[in-house]
Amino acid sequence: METFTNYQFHEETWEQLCSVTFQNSAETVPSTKQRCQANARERDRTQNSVNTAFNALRLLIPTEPPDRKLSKIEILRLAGSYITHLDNQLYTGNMEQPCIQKSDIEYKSTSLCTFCWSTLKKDKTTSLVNKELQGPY
DNA sequence: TAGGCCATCTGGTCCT
DNA sequence: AGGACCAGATGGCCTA
Repeated sequence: METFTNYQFHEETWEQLCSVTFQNSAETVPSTKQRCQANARERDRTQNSVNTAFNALRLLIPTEPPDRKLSKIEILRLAGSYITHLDNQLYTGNMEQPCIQKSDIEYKSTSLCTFCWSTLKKDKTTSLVNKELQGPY
């Protein structure tokens, strides 16, 4: 993987940079060493904490195909939409029917959420689609 | 080639 | 004081 290669390269570079600095300038040892350590911690935090969390969240979002690549911002946005989708289903109490937005019920208009829309398309159930739905929200 | 995305570095701030 | 967290800057890669 490209990023892994880059990571290895940066690690090596920093190790070399630090060792050279330590040998040549005693005054810069603490700050440079601390910076190196802070960089390593931040790298580790990003990779192990942040990215792991994104990966875990990604696994909870249904997509078609299931292994479709999502960017981080897409993961966040779709996660929010999916929560709304599940909330709507809980609100209506019917897990079999496509969910309807609470506001749709109040304002008596109809639109399908992204997840219901994709399910309908997949199932080729055209009856609801043909009822002049406004498309996914 | 421009724009989107990502990894990494960096300095600041907050917390223990 | 040192570590965790955060946001901005930067450069590389990929794709339309």
